[in-house]
Amino acid sequence: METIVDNQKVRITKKLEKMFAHIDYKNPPALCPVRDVMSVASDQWSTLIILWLAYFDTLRFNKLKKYVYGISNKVLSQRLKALEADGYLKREAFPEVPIRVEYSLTEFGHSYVERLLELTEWMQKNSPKVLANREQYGLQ
Amino acid sequence: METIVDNQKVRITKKLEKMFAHIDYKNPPALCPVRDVMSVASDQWSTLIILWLAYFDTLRFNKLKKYVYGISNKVLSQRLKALEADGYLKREAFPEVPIRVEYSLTEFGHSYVERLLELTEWMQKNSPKVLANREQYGLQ
DNA sequence: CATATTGGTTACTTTTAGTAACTTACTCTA
DNA sequence: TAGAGTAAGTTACTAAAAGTAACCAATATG
Repeated sequence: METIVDNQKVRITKKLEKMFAHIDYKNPPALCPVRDVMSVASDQWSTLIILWLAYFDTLRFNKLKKYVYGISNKVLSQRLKALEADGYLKREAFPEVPIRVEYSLTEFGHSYVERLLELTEWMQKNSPKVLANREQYGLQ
Repeated sequence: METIVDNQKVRITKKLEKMFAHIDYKNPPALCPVRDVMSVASDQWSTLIILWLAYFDTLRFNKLKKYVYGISNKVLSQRLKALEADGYLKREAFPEVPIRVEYSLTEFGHSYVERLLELTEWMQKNSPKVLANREQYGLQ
């Protein structure tokens, strides 16, 4: 049992090393691609947009807005553009009247969802614990 | 081979169902715990703070600030407080002169790192692709 | 001829983030 | 003994981002 836990620790340490060992914090890169990519894909609204698109396969602007409740037209529009630009989703416009626009994930977007779900699943499972922690902290 | 891919799809669909099936978008909850928890833990700066703490085990304020380069005192201080409140890390102050304060992950924080790393690893691996996508999109 | 529709955009306000100077309390140096 | 230095922040101010609500085009319907 101990060895399994230890193995996991070693695995995590290796991943962290791969991620950080090469970084010279005295000469930090002006533009870090990972941060840049993260800021689009891991944004809160983006996360919700991507997950709902994974769930429904295809959604139109106003439907998406209903599911990702609380988002404004402006921000939804901005996020969709950014996510399209980064290759997570595609936009298809049909020249009907009124216009119909369908959004759906690309293959790349689907591959991201696999990882993203691990995280949001964890969030869902642990949110009661976090809220309890937070309340306790507030009482101090 | 096909069945493996199919199995994965089924697994993802199940996860999505578990996450979304119960949500009535016509009566969205005013406060969604998952969103709330996500907004603290998945914030960009928080992510970097947590990962550096996972890498070094213990870091003091100013060291952390150097590794999480670009962050301001104000935001670092805010994030540390929020992450402490939510139970991801603990703060230990030693009454020396000048004061010494050490930050380190809790067990809960470490359990989060496991999931978080999956995501940031993916980001690191795929950031060139994203940047390429973005450039292509810009040319259109 | 007014109204409704979809998928946005625009101008304006509020919230959040970033910048840089300041604080506290003690120690070390000149 | 005045002056500088140090760690871990805080504070006042400015810039950027997000939220709000009204508006738009082009056409169909009542």
